[in-house]
Amino acid sequence: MSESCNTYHECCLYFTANSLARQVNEMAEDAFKITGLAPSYAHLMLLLIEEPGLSQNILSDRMNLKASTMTRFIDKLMQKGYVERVQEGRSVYIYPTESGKSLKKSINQALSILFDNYCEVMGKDFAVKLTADIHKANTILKE
Amino acid sequence: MSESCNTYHECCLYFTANSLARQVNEMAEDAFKITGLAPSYAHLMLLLIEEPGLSQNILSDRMNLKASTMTRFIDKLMQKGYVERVQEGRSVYIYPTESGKSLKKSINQALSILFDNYCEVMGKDFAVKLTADIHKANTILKE
DNA sequence: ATATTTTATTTGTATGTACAACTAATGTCT
DNA sequence: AGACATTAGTTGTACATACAAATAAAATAT
Repeated sequence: MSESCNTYHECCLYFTANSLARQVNEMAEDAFKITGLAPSYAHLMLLLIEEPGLSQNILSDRMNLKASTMTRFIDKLMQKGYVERVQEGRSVYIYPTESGKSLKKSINQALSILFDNYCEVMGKDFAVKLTADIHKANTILKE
Repeated sequence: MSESCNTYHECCLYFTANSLARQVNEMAEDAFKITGLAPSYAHLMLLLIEEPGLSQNILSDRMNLKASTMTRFIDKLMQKGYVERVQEGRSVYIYPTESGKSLKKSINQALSILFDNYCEVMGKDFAVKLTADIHKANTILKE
């Protein structure tokens, strides 16, 4: 443990990362209201619009979610008519529908709003650097 | 959005922070097995051992959890006999029991193991710096 | 070609967490 | 003091996510 911390709560990556996720979730839920989707579903849609035909397996890997969670996410996006499943052998490939693709604009807009919001509070430089570092950590942890 | 990102997925704080939280959760769940508690409960116990008698309200604020979530956390810790509630007026103050206090050692051990684990993968300097930055972001976002 | 193992997905179930509505206590204004 | 507003906590409900077991297809070994 780092010697420069008063309490474990500020120097444990588990505690701090979860806290941050919860706080940013709150902002994100707000910003993504205009899309009609929860932020994680919007994230998934964006992946699919960029690369149609990814398998569920790959999708869960990209988002660091378990396969079972991905099944449920896709179920819900199908219900809303935003994606379709194409089964080939044991794999299932996911494609956005036209109506799914049409979400792109509002999702990007929501991302922009969210970005502006947290930059306003934390300062842009710090926010961008922090995000890049967290991304780096994610990459490393994925082995 | 930062100009240096290929995709939104790596430059959106929401996406990256959630991903990180999920990955670190996995490591934490592992490390905290020796305590018999899920990491978030251990976190709470640690807060209570350090400062017995915090109100539920303050506890949820410290952990960035909603009051209703805190009610449920405390319910569970009471069932296990690790804390007790002392109601005074409309506030409820929480105290660790003897058996609760005795968890301190194994929780600290788990924290140590977890810290070593992620430092080994990410490098200690980077890990410590990242945690400090995330803590800073948390503080700022809490206004 | 059959048996075995591995891989992708699904389903049942459990837990973490939040929101909204509710209760009860306290504080404020007149 | 009585009416209204605020605050702390609880409860019902919903959703995100995970784990474990089940299914089914593909790959491998014999």
